[in-house]
Amino acid sequence: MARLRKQTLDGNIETLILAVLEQGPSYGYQIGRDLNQRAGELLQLGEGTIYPVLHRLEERELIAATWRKGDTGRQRKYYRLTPKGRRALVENRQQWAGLVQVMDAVLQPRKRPARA
Amino acid sequence: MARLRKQTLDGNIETLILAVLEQGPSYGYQIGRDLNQRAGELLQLGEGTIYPVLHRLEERELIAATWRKGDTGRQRKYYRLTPKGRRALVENRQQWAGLVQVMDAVLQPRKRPARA
DNA sequence: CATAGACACCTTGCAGTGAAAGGTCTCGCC
DNA sequence: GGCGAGACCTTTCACTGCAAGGTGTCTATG
Repeated sequence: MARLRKQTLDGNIETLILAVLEQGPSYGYQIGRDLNQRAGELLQLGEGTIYPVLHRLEERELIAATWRKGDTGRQRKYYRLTPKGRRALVENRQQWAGLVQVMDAVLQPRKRPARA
Repeated sequence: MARLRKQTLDGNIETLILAVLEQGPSYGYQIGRDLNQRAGELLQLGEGTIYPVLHRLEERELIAATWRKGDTGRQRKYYRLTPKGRRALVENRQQWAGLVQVMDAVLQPRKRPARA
């Protein structure tokens, strides 16, 4: 399977990142690693994709950041979900469920049900 | 459930339209009706969304058009899938399957499987 | 006949998004 | 000292969905 195209991904990266942060604070570089690993070959997000998304989420106050020193001694910018972010994640999950429903309904047209 | 947002939909409308045309030729206005009906309240595409997509698909030669008179006597622009369009639909279905896989993997983190 | 409304097509402009490309700094190691 | 990896960042670009606004035709109604 080929890599996922931008248009296929569009709008869902935000949800993916929020979902990662749901499991605990993390920082940009690590979030990228996490996602790319969990997605196997399907997803290979670069940093040029991750960071702008993080900044947008921060600006919208769905996540908040704290500078902290990591294990390696280097400074890291740890992000965590805000209450607003949790609510957004709930909403995004619903949106995703809705999209799945619609796509299923159209992509697998099980012998259209004899229009009354 | 609220209506699907643009960002949630992004990139998938093309696939939806191709899938509709897979079941036989149709025209813009009707395609919109079809999709909106099948999606229930989740999707309410306006014509300003449908037509531009059709034009892009036509330009990329995934669909082809023919003017014809419909039942109502009015002129309609009937679109049909081209061979190239069928191949694109196959690809798009795979892309969709991939996205579902990734989203599932991240959204439902079933007690991450004890990293070897 | 005139008007309304559904059918059916179209275009322009905007905001948001993912991604590539390019750049900086620090730490640990050779 | 220099190099690679970790970790951050920005600018620029193409694309997409959609609202808004516009045209014309057919049928039905008053």
